[in-house]
Amino acid sequence: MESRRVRVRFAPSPTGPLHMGGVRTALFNYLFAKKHGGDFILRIEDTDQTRYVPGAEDYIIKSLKWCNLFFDEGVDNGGEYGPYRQSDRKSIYKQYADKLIENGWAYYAFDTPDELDNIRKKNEAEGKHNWQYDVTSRASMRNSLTLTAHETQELLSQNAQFVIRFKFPENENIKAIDLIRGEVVVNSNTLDDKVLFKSDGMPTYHLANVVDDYLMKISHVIRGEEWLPSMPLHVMLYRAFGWSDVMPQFAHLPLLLKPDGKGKLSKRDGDRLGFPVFPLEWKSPEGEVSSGYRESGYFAESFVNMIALLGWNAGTEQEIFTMQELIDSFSLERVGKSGSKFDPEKAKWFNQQYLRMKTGEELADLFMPILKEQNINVSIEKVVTICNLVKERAVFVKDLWQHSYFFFQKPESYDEKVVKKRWDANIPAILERVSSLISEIKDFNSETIKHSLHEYMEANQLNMGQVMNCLRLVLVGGSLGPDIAEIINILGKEEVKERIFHGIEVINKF
RNA sequence: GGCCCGUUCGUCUAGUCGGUUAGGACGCCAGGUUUUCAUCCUGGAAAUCAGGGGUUCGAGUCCCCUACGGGCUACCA
Repeated sequence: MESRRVRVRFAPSPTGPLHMGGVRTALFNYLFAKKHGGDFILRIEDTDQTRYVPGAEDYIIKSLKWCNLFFDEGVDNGGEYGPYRQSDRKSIYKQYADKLIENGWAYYAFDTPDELDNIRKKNEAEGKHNWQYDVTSRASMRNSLTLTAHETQELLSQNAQFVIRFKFPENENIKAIDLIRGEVVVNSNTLDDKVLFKSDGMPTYHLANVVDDYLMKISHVIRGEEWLPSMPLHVMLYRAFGWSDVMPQFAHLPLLLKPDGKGKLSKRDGDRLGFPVFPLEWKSPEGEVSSGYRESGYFAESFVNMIALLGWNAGTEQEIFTMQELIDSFSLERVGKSGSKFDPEKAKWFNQQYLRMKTGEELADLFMPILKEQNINVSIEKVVTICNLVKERAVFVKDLWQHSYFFFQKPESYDEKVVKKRWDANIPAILERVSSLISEIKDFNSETIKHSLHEYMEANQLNMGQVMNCLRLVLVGGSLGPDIAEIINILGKEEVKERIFHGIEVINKF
């Protein structure tokens, strides 16, 4: 069994954008496949044609690519087990449903949705909230179990609407192994006879999923915990088909929960709480826009790293992982059992760590477009220097601006609090002297500038705190920014001189 | 309601074979460095391991019960 090639699939349904919980499921599948040298497959589960959302499939593919999750086989790159879209596989499912009818594991049911609805309503009115089409109730329904063979054939030949339901055996404890939780036992009497094949000619998820996993030689099914209740059905389907010996192993991942309150994370939570739930921005066909991690300024590596640690950890204190490190250290054994609330603050911290690891060159490339937008013309070399100087202060690339704008534009105002605290009648003369001192420096760099400044202050026994802050004030407009000598070095002699004199002029009028 | 799963600092979690001052991270608070801001460093508060019973010399770790939370309960996935 263990010698079987590892083949896992991510099988989303294109009913809307994929949210971060779905991305995490895809990620864990990918990590597991790569860890074991296996295949990662994308299968689109679009058996419900009424829920099809245009653009969703494309969105899913783009999102996973952004996350650097690449498929070995799938709907967009093919493979020898295709097609990989269930609507394109429509013709193969009916024969499998028929096979189950033949061997007694399934039956035709002719009850209409309306009839079933009425029965449920009637039961509910009597306070019975648990009516289901199951081992007891099926005896009183209209199906091939209660009708004669002749009547059934008659109905079928008249093209009567029907579904095919799974026939659970009576009172059997169905055992199924979940790789994360261990053995789960459910009695068949509590399960309902799930529809396997719908009256519209399409299989339901349950049938399609099992048939496709079998046909595609899937070795492990790694999916969200919301599927745990249907694991017994799936296990029984493998048995009914006679495929138990090649049944995949199951692992149900704990859910991602809302950061506040309760319940699983949903599409609506993001913009309600001010953080993205989607990898990429999504525009619904109706025009509704939901924000994405990418557009919010998150690096793909940071996003992936963060979601990897939601429900899984390496058992070490390492928190920053490259994709390769995730692959190397991943194991289902180390996936937790309980749901995780997502913390937007920690997400920011991850991004900050990744931003810091970028080189000045990488950041400058990302920052340049933002500068262009502001109509700022500056050499890439200079931007590289500036990025290196301020990158520790930013969480997102876009933050670079608020930490460096003064390199690109003269102060438009001066912080009054600083003026009040530091400025006095002696300052203008001192700053003018500083200005000429700076213009006299021969070997102009931050070290010589710093040296020159200190020498002057000490020689004249000036109040460092006061003078330095005033110098900073006229250069950047307030009490902010990196080392003053670095600022002077980047601005250059001329610009420094201009800013000093302009500052003195304006502040003297205060 | 029924079935299933879960429960360690506010949050993510370590603790997987019973013996730990229950560790780390985010966030928070304080001090320090930085003449500024941010960073950084140091320190701190923060979990009676959901509660109660067992088993045991000894339980966060094993068993049972309860509570709470979550998922599922469609001709949706």
